[in-house]
Amino acid sequence: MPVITLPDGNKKKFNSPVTIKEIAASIGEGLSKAALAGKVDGQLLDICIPIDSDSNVSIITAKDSEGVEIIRHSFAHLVGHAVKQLFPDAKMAIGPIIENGFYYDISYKKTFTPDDLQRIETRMKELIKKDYDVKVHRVTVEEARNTFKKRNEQYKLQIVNQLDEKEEVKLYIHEEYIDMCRGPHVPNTKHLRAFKLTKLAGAYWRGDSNNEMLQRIYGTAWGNNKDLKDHLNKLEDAEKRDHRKIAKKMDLFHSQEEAPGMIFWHPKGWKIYQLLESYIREVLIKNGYQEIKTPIAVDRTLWEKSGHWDKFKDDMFTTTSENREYAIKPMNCPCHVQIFNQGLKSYKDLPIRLAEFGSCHRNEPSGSLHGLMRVRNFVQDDAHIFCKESQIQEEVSDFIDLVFEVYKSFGFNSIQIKLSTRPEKRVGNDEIWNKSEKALSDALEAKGLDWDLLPGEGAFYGPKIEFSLRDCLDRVWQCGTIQVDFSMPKRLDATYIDEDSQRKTPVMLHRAILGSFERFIGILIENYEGKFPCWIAPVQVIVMSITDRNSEACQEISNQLLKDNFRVELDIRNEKIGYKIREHTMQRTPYLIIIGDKEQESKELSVRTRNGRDLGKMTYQKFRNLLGQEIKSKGIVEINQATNQ
RNA sequence: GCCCUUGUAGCUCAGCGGUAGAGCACUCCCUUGGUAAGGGAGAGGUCCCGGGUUCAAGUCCCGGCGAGGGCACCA
Repeated sequence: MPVITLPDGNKKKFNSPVTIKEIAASIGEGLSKAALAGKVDGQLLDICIPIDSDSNVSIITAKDSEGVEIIRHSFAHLVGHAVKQLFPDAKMAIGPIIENGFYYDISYKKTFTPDDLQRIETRMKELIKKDYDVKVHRVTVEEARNTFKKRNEQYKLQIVNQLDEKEEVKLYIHEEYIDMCRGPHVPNTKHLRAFKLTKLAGAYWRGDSNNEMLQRIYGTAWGNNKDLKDHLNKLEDAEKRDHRKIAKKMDLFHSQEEAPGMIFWHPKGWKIYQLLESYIREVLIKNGYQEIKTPIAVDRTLWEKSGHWDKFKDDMFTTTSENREYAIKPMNCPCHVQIFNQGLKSYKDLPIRLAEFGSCHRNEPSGSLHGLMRVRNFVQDDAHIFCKESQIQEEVSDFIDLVFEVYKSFGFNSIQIKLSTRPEKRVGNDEIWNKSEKALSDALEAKGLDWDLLPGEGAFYGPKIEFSLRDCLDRVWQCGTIQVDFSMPKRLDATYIDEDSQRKTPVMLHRAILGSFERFIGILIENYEGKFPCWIAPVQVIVMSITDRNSEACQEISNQLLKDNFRVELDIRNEKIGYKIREHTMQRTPYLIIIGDKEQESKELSVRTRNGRDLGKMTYQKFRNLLGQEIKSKGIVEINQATNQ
């Protein structure tokens, strides 16, 4: 005699065990038709499974985010149904949901072609049209094992064999196809409408590169066609933000076969880089850092001492000279310790903050290279803080503030923060780890920040906080970081004289705000879609003539702007003004100045923005002041807004 | 590193066994035009590299290298 409590507080009494489907029907026919699953005391359940005790129940439809997830999961099964019809020998591995969709990993003797993908999608559509019922069988582990044995599904078998023998297994029956899942799933394929298979890829079984590679079919799926369309449009727009494409159009950098993963910076790209560097340099000086510069190639003995040779030899580029072997530095820290080690340090000197825009090389796997985001040669805005244990907390706290200050000036508001703690293989005792992990988490907590814990992901020498940003396709890239290190100072014999006259080993904090200039600029390009705010735009103003008569006046204004320290270019080509406007707008130059006879007459400038706004005429003085303000405010005040008033 | 896709003019791409194409950009000429492409002419290619099949190879096959998407990796 279950009593069912609905989300609105209404209670319904049933005389016998009742299914979600029946509950939905008791509310209304429309809901009954739309019901995908139920949430029973917080647990998602298939609509055909009877409930026999008093419960809180809500009906899940395609309008709920959980409903969309169920739909995505069922689409994965549908891939299985279609694939097994087209390729009966294929072995199904796993088919989970992911953000915006799902995938299915499959083993098959032949590799699927894009044509096959199309065929699978077509077959899926045919199956959907049949509006067939998806049935659930609740079985024992043993029964599930027999089912997949019979069906020769060795991957499913492996999964079954890992289950607790007492567990109940749900088999979902899609006509002749059977899949296994926690569920719930849609009760009928009529709920599966809005989807698209998006790509084929390789993926290791169980995510382990020692295992065989399976073929992964990716798809996106939604509760309705509008959402699907919106998503596909969003992807298309995101592709236009791709930093590699924008950089080519704006002539910022390139890379070529002879130097994979290394960047040839062109004048405009390098200008952005330099502006970013001087901004960070300014920030560092204000915050008590001292800038240094250390060698790029260092004898292997130092890397042996630091532990790099042992652990990261394969990831380092090496070179030889006169019987000596050198490694090109993958990190700056060992070199920074060398500078710390020069001269005797007192506890009164600490903390010492040594910063370097150090060029590092890491021989990253070829498959991981990605535009500016993952390169083999990059420059970190790196620094190492040598301090006493008692100073860790404050240094970490100050650093977090600094990261937020800098990120804010670029308009980043969704920063992912992660705390990675002690890994299996580590140095240092538990007491030290407890202390350093606590220092980091306390600092995060004290600021009331949201952060995720990544257990076991810390560096071997200490835990770390990571600050990550997303690119246009929502891929997450680690940028800033701060890491506590009790080990390297000791390995490299760093010491200071403490109050008690004893030599002690300092703690070393590795930290970077941007991470690498390369990656950060990549993120910036995508974040701004190439429309850099004036303070960091490679060209701030273009001065354009209407006819040849205006060339000289343009030249004069351009010279004046140069003298006033603006980044300006001149366009006095024999082209129509519409042509020039189009070109420089596409080049994303923030301000376009037009000088024709009228302007020469009135001694004014016509100003237009890259966003297509005509700001009208203004005097040189006014433009200069407004632009100066905009630059000074790092884009918070724009001429755009200023002229609105 | 692994799997799939891919590499043709400066850029974006078409051509997919039979004498290398388009648009834009470039050069020259005409045009001096007021807020997102004025007109004409011309120049421009070891079709990524190396093998093979064929009377004949950008085109088909094999091997390198690079790039793109995933997976793995990311001190």
